[in-house]
Amino acid sequence: MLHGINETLKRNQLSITDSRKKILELFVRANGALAHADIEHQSGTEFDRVTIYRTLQTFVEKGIIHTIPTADNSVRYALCKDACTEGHHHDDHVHFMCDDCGKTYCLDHVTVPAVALPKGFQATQTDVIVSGKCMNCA
Amino acid sequence: MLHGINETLKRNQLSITDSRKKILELFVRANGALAHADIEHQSGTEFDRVTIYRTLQTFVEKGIIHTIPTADNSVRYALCKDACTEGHHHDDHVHFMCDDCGKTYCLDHVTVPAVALPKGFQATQTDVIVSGKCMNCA
DNA sequence: AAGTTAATGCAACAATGTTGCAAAATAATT
DNA sequence: AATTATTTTGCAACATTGTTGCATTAACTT
Repeated sequence: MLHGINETLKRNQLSITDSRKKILELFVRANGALAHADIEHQSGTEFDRVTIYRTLQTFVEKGIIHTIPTADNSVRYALCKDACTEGHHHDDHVHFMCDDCGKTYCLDHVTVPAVALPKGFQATQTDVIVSGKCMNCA
Repeated sequence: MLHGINETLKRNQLSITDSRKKILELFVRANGALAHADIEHQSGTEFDRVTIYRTLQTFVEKGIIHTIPTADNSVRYALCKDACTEGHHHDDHVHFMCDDCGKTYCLDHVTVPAVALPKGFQATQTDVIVSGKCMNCA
């Protein structure tokens, strides 16, 4: 993250508000993924639940964060790389979920392998979720 | 599926009830994945919502069906292959979600490619979800 | 600083999932 | 085949998660 919080918001034509600043900061500080519940707890009673939902939605639309498909179908979000712009996500990296500590990592340097599909199937996106033990829990 | 509905239930030490027979039949007939809502609609008002939840849970525990990690974090289930037994799933196949018709396929013959993880990470399971257009929608 | 636009909080609602318990159905026993 | 024991079901109530409309408040514009 080369830019500061406010710069990121401005760059995406978003007005700078307390909730957006605080929530974006949580993502910058967390070096992993966050669930809605995490944000709700970490920000205390400061913001309304609805505000958090709407902020996350806005960030996803703007390409600031992306949702992570998880094996347990819980919804998690993580910061996008700078390559992501409005409506165009480029999250071609592998996601890792630790079975022990529950943390979710974006393995930015592990590229998604090509998958040979049967005839007639056309891929537009490939998500890879690996679960196991992370570097801290192994 | 070599065995009949009742045989599958017996083999897994489950008592044979109307709801289990009907729900398992839905899976055998559907050549794709089913969400809870699909089952609720297709079985009409025949069974209670809670019964469906519990039946799906039981089937997952017994290794009859498995949940599919989806890009949109909706919960879907599909029949396991015969290799799956209680507590031991072997779903090393790729899942495909069609953006057009919404259908989810288990691509049984497409094996999951190996992923080179960073030092310290140990994989126990790898899920691959490909989305795009299926053979009927391309 | 005043006017305009956008975001927030509140309330109400919808969908999804869980738990306890009595009634009913299934399986086991005699 | 009938009785008992065990499981499963349906109901009610509740918890969690997510959505929508609208008045209030805050942020941006000039």
